[in-house]
Amino acid sequence: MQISDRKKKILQAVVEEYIETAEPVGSKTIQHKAGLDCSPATIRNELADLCSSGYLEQPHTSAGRVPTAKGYRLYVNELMRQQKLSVEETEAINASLSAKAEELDQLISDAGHMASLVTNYPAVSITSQTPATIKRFDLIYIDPNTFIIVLLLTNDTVKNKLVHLPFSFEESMMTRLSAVFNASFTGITEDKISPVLISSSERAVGDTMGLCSVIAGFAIEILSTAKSGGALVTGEANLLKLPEFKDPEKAHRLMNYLSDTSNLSILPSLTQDGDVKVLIGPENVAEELKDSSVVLASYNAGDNMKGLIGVVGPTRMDYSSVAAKLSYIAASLSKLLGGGGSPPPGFGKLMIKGDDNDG
Amino acid sequence: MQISDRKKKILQAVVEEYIETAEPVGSKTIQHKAGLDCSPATIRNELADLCSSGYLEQPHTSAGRVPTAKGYRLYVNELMRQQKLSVEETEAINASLSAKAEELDQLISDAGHMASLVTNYPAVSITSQTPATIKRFDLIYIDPNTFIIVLLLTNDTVKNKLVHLPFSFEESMMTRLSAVFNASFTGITEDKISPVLISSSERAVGDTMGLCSVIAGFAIEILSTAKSGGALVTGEANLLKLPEFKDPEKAHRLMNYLSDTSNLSILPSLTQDGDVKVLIGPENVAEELKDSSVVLASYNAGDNMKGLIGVVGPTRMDYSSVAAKLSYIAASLSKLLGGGGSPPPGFGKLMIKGDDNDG
DNA sequence: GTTTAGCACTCAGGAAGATAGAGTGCTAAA
DNA sequence: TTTAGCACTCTATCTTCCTGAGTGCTAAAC
Repeated sequence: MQISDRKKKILQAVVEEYIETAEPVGSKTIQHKAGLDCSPATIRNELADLCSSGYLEQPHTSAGRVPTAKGYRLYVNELMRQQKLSVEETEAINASLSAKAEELDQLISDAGHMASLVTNYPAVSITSQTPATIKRFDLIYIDPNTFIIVLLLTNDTVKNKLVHLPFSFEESMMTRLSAVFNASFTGITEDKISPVLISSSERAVGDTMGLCSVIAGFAIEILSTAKSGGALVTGEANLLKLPEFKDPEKAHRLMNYLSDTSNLSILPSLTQDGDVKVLIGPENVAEELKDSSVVLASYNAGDNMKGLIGVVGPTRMDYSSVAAKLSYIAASLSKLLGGGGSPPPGFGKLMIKGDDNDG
Repeated sequence: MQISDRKKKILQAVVEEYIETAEPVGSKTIQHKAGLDCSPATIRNELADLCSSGYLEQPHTSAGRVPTAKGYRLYVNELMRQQKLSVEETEAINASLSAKAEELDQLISDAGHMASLVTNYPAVSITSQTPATIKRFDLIYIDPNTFIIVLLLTNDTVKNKLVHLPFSFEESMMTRLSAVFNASFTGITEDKISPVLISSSERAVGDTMGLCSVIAGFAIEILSTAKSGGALVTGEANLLKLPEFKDPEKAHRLMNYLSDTSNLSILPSLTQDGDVKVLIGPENVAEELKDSSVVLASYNAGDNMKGLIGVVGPTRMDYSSVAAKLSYIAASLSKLLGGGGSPPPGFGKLMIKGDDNDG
């Protein structure tokens, strides 16, 4: 079905006005907003058409019009103006993101914060790693009861653990353990680490104290947790400012859904690198999101790692502005994380991909 | 001022009934609840007294009574029955906490989740570390362009970073760097790491490529971030179920306050190890918490590290149950983290204090 | 002196009705 | 095809009324 230009203009006016005011839009308002030189009566005729073709709807007879999901979709696909960020906005984002560029976890969480801050919607920040294996084992002997395990993974992240044992061992044991683990435990997936493999290693190094078990246990733990990425939600409080969530019941349902991060794990499958994806109302699979919209932007977080930032809000969302902002943040992240740009200059920041943690 | 036993009984009945129903409590209800063998009229006389001495108040003439902060305080200090957790509750907490005992960050965040889950209030989880210094440097040479920095801190946490440089260096350089850093950079605080110290190290090892700067930069970063602990808020959505937050405006104010974790950094100063602390309404310093209550429990997270879990809710909070639950969780954490108990048995879990991170 | 029954009084909250106003759809003329 | 005119619809708001829970006070009973 074809839609006349005038209808599109009208639809656009309805969407933009509704986004701003959250009130059904009447014919007179549209006339002003769209700057059309025809009377409200004419616009009413067009509105009736747009209603019957499903782009708009009326909360009740004799109310103004409200966009449907189909209406928003058309708007997003064809009518939405590409929005430019203001200099202040880009500068704020840049400053906030690059300040902490040394710490990846921090950076990703900051990106979520930032997304929520600039859009005024709850934001999600998700990372998903493709399965990694261990590239290298190092064992650092500290004292007769203590050593540190350092694992270098194929995705260039480093994991460590301090192990303190109630019995003592010799430094030479570390060297032997290193050799065996580097020989037998590198390049394999979690399920390949079997009790058989562990006991054969124990025999190989003469370990009667369970050192191999400790190290292997840590390896299993790392491999199993590394494959599931983390998700983070910030700024839920923003929902409560919106008129569509003045019913606490409704707000509660959505916030509850968002607070269970396992619900969010499907999102990464929906985006393609570099793209901004918009899911409007019923386009969402989850029942809890059927009358909300989600805007997602993915970024490249370096080797084998994909990141996603997104915001959740009512279908009446300022798609244009939100998309622009997320897109910018995602691009900045890709750049900062070396996924396609030059790293930021500065002291101690040269292509560094390590990590920090608290034990 | 002395309060008769009967008045105390009545106050207790009012508090407990109000906690349950969130409705002002009338004299008849109290008669039943407290099982007093006197008439409602008598109780009304007592209520009037309790009102004038400030333990109760009336939303309006001819409504029932509601406890004031002073009333809650008396209740918490003297009248509250020590509540025992059910076996299911303790088991649920134990299971959830020990399952992930290997990862400290995870454990702390789980504890927050758990606190929110069992109490149905938003929970905060805060850790504050007392300043640590670096105990030991290790540098692991990976290839001519790559090495890993491993720092062991005095509080027995381990930090690491993979550094990939655009120029190559020899393995022997690592050994020299290790020696210098272990000699000059251990045991000192962040502000002692001066450009002068760095350049003298560069001269000592013959570093013309800025390797010393990279390592020193990482050390500074670690020392400066390690001293500020992390805070985490979970379960904010729970607020919306409560009748006192049916006004979204009110809920928004509190959630906004909580979402800024820097607001929470004063909390640790309020508790003593092992104690459960209750702050009722206006006893809170922050304006935003003046009509909410906070219950805090601290735990010992091992060397030089103090942890705090707490929940935030309306003054009408089930103090007894919340205090019992938090206390139990805090005790479990202290135990798990080796701050005064035996570590849990099991594969790979022997007094381990390391950490894992994603870079 | 304390307790209690009786009673008039108060006040929040909900139901019912009245009103206003925004916006519509339709018809008939331009 | 557009537009002016007009009757109509429906929500939101305001007012009024009513109900019932709960009080405070008084005077009698214990």
